This record gives sequence, C-alpha cells and structure tokens, in this order.
Amino acid sequence: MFPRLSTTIKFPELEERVLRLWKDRGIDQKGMTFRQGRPSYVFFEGPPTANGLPGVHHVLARAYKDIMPRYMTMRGFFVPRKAGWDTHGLPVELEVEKALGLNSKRDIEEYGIARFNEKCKESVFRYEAEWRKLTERIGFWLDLDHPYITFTDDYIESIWWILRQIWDKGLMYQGHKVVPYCPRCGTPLSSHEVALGYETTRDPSLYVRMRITGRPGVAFLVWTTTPWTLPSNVALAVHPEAAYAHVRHGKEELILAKDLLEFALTGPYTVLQEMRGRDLVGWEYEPLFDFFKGKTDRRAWYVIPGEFVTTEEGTGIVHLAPAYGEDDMEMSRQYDLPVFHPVDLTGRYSAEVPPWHGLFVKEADPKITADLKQRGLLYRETTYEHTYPFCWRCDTPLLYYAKTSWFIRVTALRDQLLATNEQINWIPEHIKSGRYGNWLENVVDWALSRDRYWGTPLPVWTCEGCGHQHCVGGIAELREMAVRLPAHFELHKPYVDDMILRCPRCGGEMQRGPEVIDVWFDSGAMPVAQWHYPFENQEEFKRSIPGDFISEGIDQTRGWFYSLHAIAVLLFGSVCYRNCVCLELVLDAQGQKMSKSRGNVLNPWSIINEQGADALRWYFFAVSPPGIPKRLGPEMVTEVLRRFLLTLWNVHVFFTTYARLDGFDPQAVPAVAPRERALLDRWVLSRLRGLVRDATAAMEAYDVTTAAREIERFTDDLSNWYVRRGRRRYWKTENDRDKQSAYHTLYEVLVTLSKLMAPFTPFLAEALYQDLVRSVDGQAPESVHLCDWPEADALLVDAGLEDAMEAARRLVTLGRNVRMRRTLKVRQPLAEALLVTRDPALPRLKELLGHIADELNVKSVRVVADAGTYLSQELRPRFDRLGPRLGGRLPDVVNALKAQSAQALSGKFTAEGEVTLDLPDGTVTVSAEEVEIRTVEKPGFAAAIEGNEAIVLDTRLTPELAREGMARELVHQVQQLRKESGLDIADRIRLFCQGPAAVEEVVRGFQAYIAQETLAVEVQTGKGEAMTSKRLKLDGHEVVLGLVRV
RNA sequence: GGGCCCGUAGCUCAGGUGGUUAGAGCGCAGCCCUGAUAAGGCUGAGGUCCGUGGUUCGAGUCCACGCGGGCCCA
Repeated sequence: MFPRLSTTIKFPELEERVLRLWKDRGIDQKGMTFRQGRPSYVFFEGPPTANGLPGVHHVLARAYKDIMPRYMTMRGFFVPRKAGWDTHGLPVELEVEKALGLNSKRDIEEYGIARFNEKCKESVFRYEAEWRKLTERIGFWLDLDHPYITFTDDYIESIWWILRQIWDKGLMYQGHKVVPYCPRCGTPLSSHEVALGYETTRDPSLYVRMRITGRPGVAFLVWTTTPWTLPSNVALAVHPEAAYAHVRHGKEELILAKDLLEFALTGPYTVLQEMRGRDLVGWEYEPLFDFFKGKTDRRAWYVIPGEFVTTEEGTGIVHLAPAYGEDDMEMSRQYDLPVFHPVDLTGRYSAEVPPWHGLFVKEADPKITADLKQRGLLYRETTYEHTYPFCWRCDTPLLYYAKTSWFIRVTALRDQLLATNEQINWIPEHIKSGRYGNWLENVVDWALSRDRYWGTPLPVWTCEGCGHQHCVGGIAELREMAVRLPAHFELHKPYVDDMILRCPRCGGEMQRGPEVIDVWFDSGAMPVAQWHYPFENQEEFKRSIPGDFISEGIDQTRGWFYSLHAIAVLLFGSVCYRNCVCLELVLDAQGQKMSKSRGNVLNPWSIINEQGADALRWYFFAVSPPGIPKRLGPEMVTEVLRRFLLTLWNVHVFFTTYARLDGFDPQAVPAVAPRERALLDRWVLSRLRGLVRDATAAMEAYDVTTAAREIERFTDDLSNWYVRRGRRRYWKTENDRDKQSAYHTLYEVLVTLSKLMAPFTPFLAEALYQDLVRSVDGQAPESVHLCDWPEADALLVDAGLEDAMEAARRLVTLGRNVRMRRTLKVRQPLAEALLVTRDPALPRLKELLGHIADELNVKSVRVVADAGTYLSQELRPRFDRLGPRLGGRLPDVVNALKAQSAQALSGKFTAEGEVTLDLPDGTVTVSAEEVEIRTVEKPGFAAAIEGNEAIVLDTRLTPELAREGMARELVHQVQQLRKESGLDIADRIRLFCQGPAAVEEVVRGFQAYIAQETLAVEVQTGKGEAMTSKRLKLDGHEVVLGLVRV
C-alpha cells in the first residue's frame, strides 16, 4: 500500500528521514560495496585539510565527486571511495604558529620541534567532525572510516619509495636555484604560494652610472628597482639587436637604449653615435662597489647579450646579480660568471658587505642609494609602482634568492607529460590545450624541498666522511642501514634527524639533511600512498591506476592535477586519471567572490537546513556547467526547489493519493502492454525513453548539467501535460483498462525518474523509490541506490507521436491566445475550432484532436486546408535555400517576389511548383521549396497565427452552449464550496441549488453532469438543508448553493 | 605584461556546422484557469546580443582590434 503523503513538504525533514533509513539499514555501506567483484570505476578523492571549516564551495566539489560514482555504480561498476586527508604543510604550521604566538623559525625551534609537530598533528583534525557531518548530510558517500592520512608512517613510507624510484632514475638533484624566498619564514615558496601574494607596491627606481673602463667621462646608464642587489652585480646585459645611443647630456656622456632616451633622461641631450646592442658586447666597466673586486678568477663586469632585455622600460641595459634573479642565474651559467651571494637566510647582509652588515636588505636600499649619490654614481632616483610578490602568510616582501634546494628534473619529461595529457578528458575541454597544456609546455623543474618542520621528511642522507648521498626507499631499509635510531620511531622531524645511517661506501656515519618536501607531493602521491604500495595492497593499487575520475577546483591545474600527473609520469610513464572535471568558483548572489573580509560568506548549513541538500546539489548541477563561475543565494536555490523538486513531488503525491484510494497495486494489477495503452501514455513513455537515452549520453560525456536540464524539462512535461491532460482518468469511477493503463504508466514513469535522479538528488530519489517500490514490493532492491540505471532500449518509442503532440500543444497555446484576446472564458464551451497547419505530423495529429478540444473547451476541432474567410496568405523567401544558390542576386529576387501579391504568387507556386521572375540581368526561376507560404490573420476574426499554423474559433454562442457554460460555472462554484468546507476529495455530498427558473432549469438539465463532477449523490433545486452554503451571482442571477456531506 | 574563460531581457541561463521576426525560467503588470500543485495558462512591458571595424547576399554566431569582468601565471 502506498503511503499517505502531503503536498506540504519540508525537504530538509525528508532528507533527515532518508539519512536515518540509510543508517538503520546500512544502506550507505551497501551502496559503496554491493558492486564488489564487478569491473571498477576508480575515483580519487583529492584530500582536503580539516583544519578549516568546510564552506559552500566544498559542497560543490563534493556534489560533483559524488554524482559520477553514484552514476557509475548504478551502471554496474564497483567504485571504491576512499576518503583522504591532507595534513602537512605551511598552512598547518601557520595556524599553529598563530595559536602558540610564535613568530619565526627560531621561536619554533625554541618551543621544540617535537612539541610543535605534535600540535600540528592535532590541528589538522580540528574540524574533522564538521567535515564528516557535512559530507554525510549532503549525501556524499565516502569511506570516511578508512581514510588515507598523509602524515602516517605508512603514507610517508610510500612517498619515500616513490622518491627512491625517482632518485634511481637520476632525476633528483640538488642545485642552486633562484627561488622566491621568504626571509621571515625562512623558506622558499612554491609558485603556487607566490601567486597568492601579489600586491601593488612602490619600490625605489634607480638610474645609476656604470663607468666604462678606459673611456673617462662615459658611462652606461643602468636601471634597477632592487638597489640591494647592486653589490652583487657581475655583468650588464643588452639586447643584441636593439638600437643604443651614445649621447652628450650636460657635462657627461651616457649610453642607453635609443627608444628610452626621452623616457630615462631628464634634460636635453645630443646623440653622438648610434649602435646595436651587439656592438657593446664585451665592453668592461667599473663595479659600483669594491666588495668583490679581486675575489674571483672569473671574468666579470662586462657587457653580455641577452634576448630577454626589453626597451620598454628602464634604459635597455640590465644589471645582473645571478644570486637574485632567474634570468641572471641563467646568464651566469651560460657565461660562467661568478655568483656573489652576500645575503644570509634571514635576508640580512653578511660580513662580505661591511658597511651594511646585519641590515635587512630592503632596509639597506636607502643607504645604498645615499652612498651611490654621494659618490656621484646615481643619475636619478624615483619610485616605481608595480605588482610584487609578498609572502601570503606573513606579508614579508619575497626576495628572489639563490638557494640550495632539491629538485626533480621534470623538464626531462616534458614531452611525456604533454603526450599523456592528450589522454585526459578535461571538462571543460579547453583546459587541456589551454590553461593546463600551457602550464606543461612551460614546466620547470619541481622544487621539492622546503626548509620547514611539519612535512614528509626528504629521505636523503649524506655521509659526513665521503659525502656520499643515499635516498632511503623504505622503513626496512632504514632500519638495516641504521647506526642509531631514536627511542621514538616516527617518520617526522625531529626524530628522523636523529637517525644515523652507515655509509655503504666508506662505512662513515650519514646524517639526513634538514628538509621536508613540498606538500603537493604528498597529495600527488595518493594513488600510490593511499594503499601503502608497494609494501601492501598490491592488488588494490594495480586495479586503481590510472584512475577514471577526479574533480576539484580549477586552481588545481598547478596543484593537485599537476602533482598527480607528474608523479604518475615519473613513476610509470603513464597517465594518472582519465577524466577531470574542473570546477569554477562559487560567488555570492551579486557575483562577488566570497571572502571573510567582505562578510559575504554563505554558510552551507543555512541552505541545507532551509532548502535542503538536494536543492543545493540540483542547483549546482543544473544552473551552469562546472567550468563556469556560479552565483549562489538562498532565493536562487528556492527557485529550483519550487520549479523542479516541488513539481515532481506534487506529481508523486497525486499518484500515491489516487493509487491509494483505488487500491492500485502494481504487482497485482496486470500491466496493459505499452503498445495498447492510451495515446497519452504512449506519448509520455516515448518521451521517457528519449530522456533516458539523452541523460545517459550526457552522463557518459560527464555533462551533468545537460542531463539535469533534460530531467527538468521532462518533469515539466510530465506535470503540465501528461498529468494535466490525464487526471480524469484517475478520478473516474469505473476501473477499466484505461485506468489501469494510466496507473501503470505514471507508476513506471515515476519509478524510472527516481532512478535517473538518484545520482543527482539522492534523498528525494530515495523517498520516491521507497514510497513507490518498497511499499509494495518487498523483493525489490532495498534502496534506489542499489538499483541499475534505466535502459532506454527497454522502453517504447514513437517519435511520430512525440512530434504530433508537440504540434497539438502548440495549437492549444494558439487557441488559448485567441480566447484570451477575445476575452472568451475557457469555461464557456464553444462550438468549433478550425486548425490550419502543414505540420508533417498532421496524420498523427488527427488522433490528438480530442485533447485539443478538451483544452480549448470546444465541441469539435476540424483541420482545414484553407480558412480563407478568416485568413490571408503571405509569402516569405527562404534565405537559407535561396542564398547559397543566388549569392549576390538574392536581394533583387527578394524584391521581385515582394513586388507581387502574395495571394497570386502562392496560387502559382501551388499550381506550377515554380515561378519565373524577370530581373534586369535575366530571368530567375524560384521553386516552391525555396519559399514559404504562411497564413496571416485577417483582422476582426477570432483567429491566431504563429509561423505557418493558425487556429480559428467559432465564437457564436447558442443558447445550449450558454446553458452548458452556466452548468460548468455551477460545478466550479460547488468545487470551491467543497474546498472551503474542508471536505476530503473522496467525500460524497448532497447538493442543492436555489435560484431563478433559468438557473434551476440548467441544474435539472445538467443534473447527471453536475452530480458526477461534484461527487453528489443527489442534486436538488430549491431550498434545502445545508452543512455549508453560499450566495453568489451567476450571469446576473442570485443563486444559493448548499451542500451536506453524506 | 602573457595565457585561458566569460560578456545575450532587471536576475539566472539557452541559443549544432552563419539563414527570415534572438528564446526559456524567475521577477514585474494585467487577465484567465484550478479538487494533484506552494501550481498552471495567455498577454504585455523589458534586448544598441559589450564596442568598433572586417569577411559574407546574410553575423548573436566567423576574423581582427578594443572595452569590461573572472581565473591562472609573471
């Protein structure tokens, strides 16, 4: 028996009930495991960090992470859904530093690394309970009880194994590299981190004189915004092809780029000589300072050519300090220049620069400037506004700084990265060759090491005796090689730092370097490390690589999308994941980015508790494709709830209400063969088949949005046509084949719909399924999420019927348009409607005239070829057919056609199939296929036209029609009265109607009709006993209606 | 400064390979209908399809250059 349901529904409550059902019966567990043994579809969970509260953008990501696994499970695949937590890294350290009031690496070391890391470990699960709560509440099925956690020794051991593989391939190296470095945090930042901290700032802008050796009074004019790098200058670079000028300027002579003379010089000048940059190459100049004079054997302080030099700003002569610029370092390699690096790890000058020893370099800028000025080397000093990177966590200006770091030679694999990228299905597609492809083309070596505390330790030990380096690939190996291990064994600092190994070369003692690794390596290692491969779970791992599906924010192109891909290529030379759905930002209702400072952050719970998780999920899926930024506000979610979820719910309530009343049992009542069902049934089943086919195709293409929109469209058709047109079939008293056909059809549609919706709105889908299926069939799968996805082929198809129905609905709209414009109430029956249509579906349309007549409330509908009395004709050229044939002559032909009367031309086209036109440049024959003849309304008739279709209503009211109109009005009033009296839809009544003879005569004449419509066992005229009654005016007559429940 | 994406009604979004008069939902106004419906229907107001050039018989659609917004990178 179907449950009794109400159209008043609170979806959040329904969802909580479904959650309890899942919990009580362990359905979530079954849902994740019941396909075990079937082919797998592999989903990778990109691990979040649980040291912050989940926000509404996490709901978007988790909804997408949920929908494909659910869909693929229904399609028959086994989808493992291991949860994961990202636990290492600077963001965690920062939180803990803040909480403990620590401000520097020294503070941390004084506090104690062991204690500090212990705090980090606690911090990363601070909000785990919140994450779990949200994850469960939005219906994201994930195995939260067996997550991978990146800080465990098992996980780290797998990472060590990976690093060892890379090491063995010779792809790890220690190098000098200029990196963006935060002197406060004492660590280089990844490019990802640098990107977080660009700000507009003012820096000094210095034009300095570099005196040319052997040419007294002549200097290069050189521009810099980083005076602190000048002591380390070793060379100047010019663009070899650019034009330079030697000018007299006041009392001195300067050389700079010709294009920049006006820009750089502050007064009149005379050009003495012009030259190319390459002419200057090799010229020597006097260093600004003598700190490094004589400290190197290499040639320094001369001009070299550099393609990177521009003549758009500055002077076209670039000062090179290899330790503090990437280009500079590159040039120093090419030209074997010395590298002077007089700045320590805290950003202060070393003793190599005595005047400013101990001073932070940025603070030394003005002192250097003053010194140059005093020695006459400063030409001009201004300030320069530009964007410059600051540390995203502490706001310290970053220094580009040569650091010893460990790198992975990813550049060696660029071609393989690009080739495997071709195997990834990116959604949206443009990511592949756009943002991501570009990133891969410009890929640089992966700066792996971090000089921090809370992270996976880099497993490289160095022999203190012979300098031999060894990369440890696992715990067993570590124990074997160990000379000394700390009492507490853990693969974290400070414990690993106390692990001393025996050098395999010389037998000396090996010490680990201080570094931990980039946290992106942790998460990118998850396909391997989540299984503790290769130490355990070899089968699981092999089954799950490459993965089938990942989905995260689009910002992960440089983050997780890349680290997964790079590690898989490094290890196996193969692709890591086959399909990647990139998600854009969730914005507020005004389109502004949500941020704490703006105060516009939307709490996901406010929507989940008001509108529900299904509504939010549906909104995300349907509103726009994943790669487009989404605006979100409560009212937007309410709209989809009303438009879609509630509409569907109402159909569901309609069905269950009447099926209960009639005791309809889909198991017991034999189904009428689909082909023998009513046209309306066959139509909706055919539409359903189309929906299943289209939704399946869309889902296979990861086009969730199209699938959702198709489901919405179908639901609208279902409610506003199928049910609307067919509802009397469920009310009627006789239980005939038609009624059974109607019940079975609507039942099948709703059950199928619940399955289609299961991946999108798991709660509502479950509620429908439980109400419809489990309530009557104990043998059926216990949950919609344990069902198979519907098969389109199993359903009836009748494309011709769908076309005809579309035409019928179009004509009904037209007809209502006529009634509206003539203010002819639909309740008043009319005699006839004439249809003019050339729709190819016409033969099938004739089967549907009854529906048109009903909707328009007319006694008969006729299709006519011509309604000439009411309508005239118009001829329109078909540009799409004439255009390609006629090209430039098209306008002339169109004008010639317009010059003749449409009636005459249409006659000719009909009779002869073509018309020949005389044009100034010859004759042109136009065939009937190249024009369209349309019908046009003649004013003054009750007609409406749209395209080449028209409808004409006969508006003459006979007395009989008027009486019937009154009868219908009476029925309407009685129904209102029933409603007002609070009667149940199945209650029977006794009815009386008192009024003038004209009215009472109608009541007697339409007694049977009125009785049937209002469920009256008796219809009386005159006064009567009434439970409730009301007075009203009907066509100017005073009438009293009354009724009693029997 | 470079790359990618976006710009269509007040709002959210559709608009295969160019083709006559650019659509839907919400909102607004008026009317209608209603015993599944918190609904539904009809009509109306509301559009320089971001701009400017170009290609074409014909451009929301293709090309170029701009403008505005977003993301990513320097």
